[in-house]
Amino acid sequence: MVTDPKKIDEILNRGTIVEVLPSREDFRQKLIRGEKLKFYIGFDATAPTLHLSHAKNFMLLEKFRQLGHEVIILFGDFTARIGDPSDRKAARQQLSAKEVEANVKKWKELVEPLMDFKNTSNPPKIMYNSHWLAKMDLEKLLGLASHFTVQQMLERDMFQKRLAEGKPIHLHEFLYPLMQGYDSVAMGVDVEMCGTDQIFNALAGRTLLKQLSGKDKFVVAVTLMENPKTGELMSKSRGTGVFLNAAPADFFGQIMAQPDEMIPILFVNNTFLSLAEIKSLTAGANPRDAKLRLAYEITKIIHGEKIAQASQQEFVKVFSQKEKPTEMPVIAIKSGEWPVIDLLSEAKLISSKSVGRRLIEQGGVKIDDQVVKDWQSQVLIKAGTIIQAGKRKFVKIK
RNA sequence: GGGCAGGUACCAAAGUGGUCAACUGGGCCAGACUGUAAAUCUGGCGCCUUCGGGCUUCAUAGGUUCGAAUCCUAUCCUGCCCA
Repeated sequence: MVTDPKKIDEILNRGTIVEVLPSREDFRQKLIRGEKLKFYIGFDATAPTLHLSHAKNFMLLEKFRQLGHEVIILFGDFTARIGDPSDRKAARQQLSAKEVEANVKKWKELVEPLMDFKNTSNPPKIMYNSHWLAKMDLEKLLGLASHFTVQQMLERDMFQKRLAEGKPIHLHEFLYPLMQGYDSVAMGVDVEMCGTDQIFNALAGRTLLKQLSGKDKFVVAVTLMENPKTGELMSKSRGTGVFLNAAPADFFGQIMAQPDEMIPILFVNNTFLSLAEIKSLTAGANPRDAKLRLAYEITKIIHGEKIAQASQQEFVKVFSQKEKPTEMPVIAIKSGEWPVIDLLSEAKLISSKSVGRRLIEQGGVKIDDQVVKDWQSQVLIKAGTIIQAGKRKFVKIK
């Protein structure tokens, strides 16, 4: 067990952890005393993607693992099917068992670089809440439900909001906190890590754990990394996040596409640089350079140093110097005269001819650096011709 | 079970017989500019087209009308109130 207060405080005060319930200081003392704690964080595999906000949770969990604590990644394969009322104002669509299974599989790959799964003495554990929740019968469920009142459930801020807005609250959504809460009981954990939007659920678990097992647990609430200007979260549905499953070059680019105000937040949560280093990198510097470094650091964690370097060079080349990418997809298309629209369509650069027409009218299509102005025109292509649609899509003719 | 109000494009949300492929904001795409795929500004965002226009879309299914997202009927779904 690592009990160095300096190291512990560094984790606790970095900025990722927003709140510790019931008491931050008690939690800290326990860590310093070197008591081995059982941590867990749950993720509902509602989509086959993960973004940087998820990533930082795994990264934080890894830090506690490195201190010597037991850490569990709980895949909410069962709860994913119900839909957590927290993160949306309306009920989430329910998923099939099959969909969830596919999502979990994909997630395992994505999490791989963030935690040391090869560690032999104290590897992170993976669990699935279907193991206990799928078996739960009505009698047991009623037992759990009896620990809470309707009023307590309604206290939930999200429910209050929906009530005020006249939006539906489905009965099964009341069961969600019970199920998430029961996870704590089933695993007998000491600490639950969760996003600040999950505090209610986590506390429901604390109640259950106390009443059913006579045991207390800490709730470590972590930031959701919202944009300080707009309040926007990294989101799957809105396409505002940086997704781990993107190809390295795109991943790098997605970080560069983040608004400037996200730079310090991403540095703190998604890199291992010290706060002092981050400060010196971001203070007064050209935000572009800071962001470039940020993108490099994060890409390095996910894809390794070499790929990170290559991605950075490529980014500067293509977007700063407006040159063509080193590598682009090569496709086999017959040489000769083509109506541009058909060519774009054949090259799969557009999803419909209407889209292609618009793109050309807006001046977004170039063939060998020549802007195509007329969507009805014919173009001559041969082997080696480069077609560009917008600033990111390039294709070379074989 | 009864009464009332609703269900609109990726999301939110206007529109309540023709001028509606449908206001606006978010998101997304393109262009300009730049310090970056940031910010800002401009334009665009159903499909097809011989560029005249055609076709499909406003919960679902029918109907009225020259003409419907808008009116009528039935069905499904939601909220509020009453029981």
